[in-house]
Amino acid sequence: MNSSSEALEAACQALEGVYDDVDGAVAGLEDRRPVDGRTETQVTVFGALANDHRVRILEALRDGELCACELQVVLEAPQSTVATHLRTLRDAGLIAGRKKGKWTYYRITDTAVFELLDLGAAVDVPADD
Amino acid sequence: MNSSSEALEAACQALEGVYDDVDGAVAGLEDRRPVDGRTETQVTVFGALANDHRVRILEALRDGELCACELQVVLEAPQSTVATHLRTLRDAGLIAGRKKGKWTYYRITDTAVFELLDLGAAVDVPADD
DNA sequence: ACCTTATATCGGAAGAGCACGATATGTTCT
DNA sequence: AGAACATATCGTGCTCTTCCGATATAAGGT
Repeated sequence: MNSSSEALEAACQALEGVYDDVDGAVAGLEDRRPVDGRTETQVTVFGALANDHRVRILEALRDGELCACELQVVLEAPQSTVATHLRTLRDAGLIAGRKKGKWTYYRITDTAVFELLDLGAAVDVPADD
Repeated sequence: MNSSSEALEAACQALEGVYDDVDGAVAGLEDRRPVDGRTETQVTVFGALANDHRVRILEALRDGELCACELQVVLEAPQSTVATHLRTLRDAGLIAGRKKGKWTYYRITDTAVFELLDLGAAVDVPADD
């Protein structure tokens, strides 16, 4: 954000047509900004969820843990691809790995993940036309 | 997915160490694949949520509708940038626009959006170390 | 110790997403 | 009609993501 003050200037000017008290209005709008850290967490989590392969991994883990090679079968994707996605999901805190011999079993860390998946699936996305 | 059959082959081979009945196991794993369309919706929705500016727009709209120029003030971003993000959110079905004179007022379409934001913020993202 | 197997990381090419100035569209006021 | 203004779209440069073969790491079996 390099030209922020410039952009803010222009936007504040636009507000004159909407409000009587521009200064007070800007203060009110500033209160709509989220507390620091919250947005970063949200972007990390939603970013981890914003991929075909990764959503399918999570959906597959709904019914219980699976090892990486089983997820390979579910996704029909190369081993390195699956491993990379598992890393992304783990970094976001959505799954955890349990090492058992040669195999690593992955599981969902929190039931909130199921809720996220269901809410995301329930949104009515308009057809593009 | 061009090398899917090849990748599947390799993965199935790996399953021999995990299961007695590999064929049956593969069938069970295939049942873990989501119904068609569901994943696409989820990726669209989570993709729309996976951006700093867009999350902040949604958080700002929590307390009621705002017009584009007000969101410019909240984000401290140029007009074209804000407009582009509003388009993305609208295409994902997360917000709707109401035109009133020169201004377009945006609002959250569904309370599910609040739940998504809250769940996403509540995830415990591990520190990278 | 060596080989096999499961998983993780690396590297680089292709693609997707983003920022934002410039421009277009649509609305109101005179 | 024309000026002023809010918003939308276009075009371009840049960054981030994704894919996946190659390679590294780690565990077991022989």
